[in-house]
Amino acid sequence: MKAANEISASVIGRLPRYYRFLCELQNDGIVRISSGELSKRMGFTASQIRQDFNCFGGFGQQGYGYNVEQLKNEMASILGLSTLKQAILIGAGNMGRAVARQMNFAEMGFRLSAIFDCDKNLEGLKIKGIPIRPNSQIAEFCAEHRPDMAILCLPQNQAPEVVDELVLLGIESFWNFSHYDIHAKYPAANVENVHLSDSLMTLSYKIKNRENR
Amino acid sequence: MKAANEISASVIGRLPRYYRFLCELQNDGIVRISSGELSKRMGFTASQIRQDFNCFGGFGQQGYGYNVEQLKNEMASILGLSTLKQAILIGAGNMGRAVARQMNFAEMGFRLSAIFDCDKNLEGLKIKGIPIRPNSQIAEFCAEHRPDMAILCLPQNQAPEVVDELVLLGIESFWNFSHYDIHAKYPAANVENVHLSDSLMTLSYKIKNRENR
DNA sequence: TAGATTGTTAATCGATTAACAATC
DNA sequence: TAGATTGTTAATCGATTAACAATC
Repeated sequence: MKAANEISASVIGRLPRYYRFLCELQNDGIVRISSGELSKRMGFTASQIRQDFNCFGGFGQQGYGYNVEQLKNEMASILGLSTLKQAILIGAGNMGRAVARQMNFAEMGFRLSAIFDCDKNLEGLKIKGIPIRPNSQIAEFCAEHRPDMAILCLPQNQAPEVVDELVLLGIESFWNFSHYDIHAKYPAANVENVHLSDSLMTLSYKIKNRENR
Repeated sequence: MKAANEISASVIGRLPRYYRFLCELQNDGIVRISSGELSKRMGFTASQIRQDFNCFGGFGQQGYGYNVEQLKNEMASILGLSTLKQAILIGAGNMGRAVARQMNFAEMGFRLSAIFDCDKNLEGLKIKGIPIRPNSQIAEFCAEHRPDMAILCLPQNQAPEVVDELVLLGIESFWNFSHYDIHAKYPAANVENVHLSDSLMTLSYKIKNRENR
């Protein structure tokens, strides 16, 4: 059992995957599982799995393994999935709309409470029942509803100004789909970047350097 | 200078970021840069930057630093961005449409040559000028055009069947937005996963365990 | 009890950082 | 030439894996 601040990013990065697999196991009606069996299914070593779990205290039982439901609940709790977190979305373009429509926010404890876009023509349109508001209403909305985080789906050139405003309004966490580097200006911010073009370039590298067998 | 197959995933994962920053530097009219200056801007150590570049042979000059344009071109070449790669998109739902519309494929050497969806109602609709075809045409299209990779934007339950088909048709590379674990069944496939919900769960963890300063 | 499997310590491996000689 | 900065080797650090005693 380690203190929360000394859990390494490598471990944290594996937690969602554990959670996903445990949900599937539970759906399949599997009640208990050993680290060895989990290893086969997930492609991590059994040793690593046990090490990871033991960062948060032992959830298993010698000679038995882990109870799937209990372990899943522990993961959910560690990830904070049952804490309600209010989110706002900035940018209702292609990606913003896709994210708003596609993600099951509630399942992870998020509530998407507002959508903003600088395009006046979109004002009043609804996505998933949530009306699109003009960016000029961001300040008022945040003052009233105090969202925990912002989802940034806007072009890089618009990002700096909006992020400045959001930080001033007290928002500390960002799910960032733009290429704007929030950490450079706000090193203390909580940022999770989704850089689709980086991912595609990585695939390009893999395609180019494909081992021909 | 290392062989392509011994470049570590950590290094490869940083290449797109180098490329992005170098493009910006070039846009800003900056001609030369030292590893120290790059370090400040990118947040990697100068040592790491030099080590990374030297995996591919030295691109710098002692006492001078690196030429931005040359280095950018080297990165593009390493990433294979100027090799033409043909891509097909499977699934024209929210995420599929957003990806098709939003990504600048050409900029990275990709050409999106077809879009497929199992929903007959979408047949014939066009996204970015590309008509949506029924899944039943996948085989014929692949036989004729031999795409290099498939973008998977379909629900997890539809994925196994489609991936089986695509692999049989000779597709080896996947940009996978679904939760289906391609590597589990096809360990030799080239897979780049985009797991948005994993990313959001990671952010949830960070929000929950935020250090209060 | 005997077998299984964890929790945990120790060993290994790989990645990052530091240092510095080479050299532009 | 002197100063700057690379390329590269060595040192450090952290993450992964292996081993095994504890124990269910």
